Amino acid sequence: MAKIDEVARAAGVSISTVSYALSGKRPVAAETRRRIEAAVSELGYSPNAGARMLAGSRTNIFALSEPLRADSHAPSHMAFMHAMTVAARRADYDMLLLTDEDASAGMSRVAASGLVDAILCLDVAPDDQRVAIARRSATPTLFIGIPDDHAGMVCVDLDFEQATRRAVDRLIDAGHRSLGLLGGSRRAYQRSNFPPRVRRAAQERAVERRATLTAHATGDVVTNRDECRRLIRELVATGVTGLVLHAPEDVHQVALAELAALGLHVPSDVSIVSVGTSFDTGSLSVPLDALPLVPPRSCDLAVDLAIDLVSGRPVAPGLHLIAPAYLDRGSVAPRGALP
Amino acid sequence: MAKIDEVARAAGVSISTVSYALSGKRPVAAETRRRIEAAVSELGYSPNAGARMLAGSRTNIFALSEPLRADSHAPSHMAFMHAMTVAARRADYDMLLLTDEDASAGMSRVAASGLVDAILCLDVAPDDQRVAIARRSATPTLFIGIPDDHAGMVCVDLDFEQATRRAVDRLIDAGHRSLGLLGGSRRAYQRSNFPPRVRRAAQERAVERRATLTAHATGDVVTNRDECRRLIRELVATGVTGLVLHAPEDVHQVALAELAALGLHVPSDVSIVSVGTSFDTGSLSVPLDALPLVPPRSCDLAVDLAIDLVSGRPVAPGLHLIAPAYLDRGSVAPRGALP
DNA sequence: TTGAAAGCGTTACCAC
DNA sequence: GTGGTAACGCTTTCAA
Repeated sequence: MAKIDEVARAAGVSISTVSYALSGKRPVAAETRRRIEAAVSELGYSPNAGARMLAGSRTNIFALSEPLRADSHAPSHMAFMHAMTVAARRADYDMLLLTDEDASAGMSRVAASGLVDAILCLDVAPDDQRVAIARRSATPTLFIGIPDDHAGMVCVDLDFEQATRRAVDRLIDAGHRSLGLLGGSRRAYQRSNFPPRVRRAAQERAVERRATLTAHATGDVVTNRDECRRLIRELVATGVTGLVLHAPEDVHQVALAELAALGLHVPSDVSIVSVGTSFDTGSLSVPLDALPLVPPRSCDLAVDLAIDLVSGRPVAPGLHLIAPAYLDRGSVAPRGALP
Repeated sequence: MAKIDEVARAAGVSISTVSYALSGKRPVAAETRRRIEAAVSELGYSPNAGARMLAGSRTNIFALSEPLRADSHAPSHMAFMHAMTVAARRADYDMLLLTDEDASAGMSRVAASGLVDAILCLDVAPDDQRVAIARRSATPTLFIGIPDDHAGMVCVDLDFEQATRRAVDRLIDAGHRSLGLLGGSRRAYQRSNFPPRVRRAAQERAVERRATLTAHATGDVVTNRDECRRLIRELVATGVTGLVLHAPEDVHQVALAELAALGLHVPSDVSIVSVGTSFDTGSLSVPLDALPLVPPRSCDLAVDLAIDLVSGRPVAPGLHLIAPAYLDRGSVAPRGALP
């Protein structure tokens, strides 16, 4: 509740010196700074946020646009919201949450009122309506994910295509010629931007390398484990020995359980690579190789870019893709290897 | 980007009249108001948030403190964050997200800088350190959940005790004398405030009504389905015919699957009531009676109370409990009923 | 029913 | 290296 003039008086300096001492935007004598810092902690001074926003050029607040549809995969979305909030705090930014219809409408609102310095969009859909809003807005807006129409937009994402190609290559290099891809729910394919990217990349790479690849979406495993089991049996029956998984944790669990039930061993009977997953594939019943989607990596980059934009530094519009790391956990073996 | 004086000029009035027309804090002639509204939408005027915060007495921002521990149950937490954000928007409030260490430390920060009008605490632990912070802070703070030491604090929650008693009563009234309680993971019992409340209430009620009740925590079902299955078999083997569930969705699924595997029919062999769950127990393989935890109900109440506090209206410190509704889905039958 | 003007608490420019 | 002070854009009191 103490104000800057009280601090100034206590330290025996002017308010502008207090301001500069705290912002570091102007050199202040060591001794002066010491007295000011003493006064600050003595009085428990904390600059008023409203006054700062009004006088300064920044609010130090980002908006996080997260549609949070009722049926979206909570754990991954949570991981991203969390990572983004932590990344923002590291840069001394607070995070304002926009959900629901407000994830779109709220963008214009908080931008127009100057409440936030930039907007970060999660859960990006192929036909995301937020692109249109971002184009109209003067507030820097970043997408974590890639909308179909992203011309002129700044987008941050894992390089899913590269991750997928590396997964396919890894299996083919191990001698597997008949591959299967098990993706997430059908809804995810319509609503998220990356499942189709993974499928397309896998199919193209398989063609390039003259292997065969069968792609399947699973149902929602929560409500239908059997569908997932059936798909596994079907893939195995057609001779698939290399499996690419791009799906939530429960799909991985069911797939591994079904393979075990069929008496098939990983990796000697079936080799598996998990692509773009954001949970720990090392703690599954069989640890799986993975090219993971690591939320903090995307979020740190997004925050860095947002701050560049806010600071007026040039940022290339277009895709800012993160190179995937390959985590080897021994779930790929040469075709026909012994257990 | 238009400012209030431009609106005033365009409408041919003073800036104070524009302010009053928009806030409604003073009557404005219908015709004057019309011209102002026209100018507002013409110019796309939106009041500057910083200026408002500085000049006015409110920021129209709440903080949402959500520790978001890595292993917390994402879907429920998501549901609460979502419901709270929606409730706040209905009252024209934005939500600032505090997670991680910042869920505690950030409270003092945003309070001291006057960034928020009130703080709403989710994911409340029995020994929640945020209570101490709230006591020191002048910013109104509400808890959604009940810390052990909540003297002087405003807490909103489902009346878990009443819900549990009603569940136990329902089973006993149907003739079941040997009851089982299946709770969530052991970690939940240490970290959340309500699992112990449910267990205690169930045990006390069973004693009062001279029935027997065996309580079990399940392991984390994600990593250990078998433990959950074993508990069900154990309960059934000891003659339990009435089951109270207070656990995440996956525990419900595994429990129902195991009962089916044992050839037991719900409700004729085993009757079940689910307590304090926030997913739809009606869409399980067997629809279950429930006394649900409905996030929007808690959140709407919390926001209402927060606004009362911000407005200086008196709010009784202590527990603000929400009476549970009983959803009858036919999962309780008289003991010994035919299928 | 409306207007003028005094704050609100910083930041940052201009002097010294 | 430091101080004075004019913005920043709104809310609200006081006057008319």
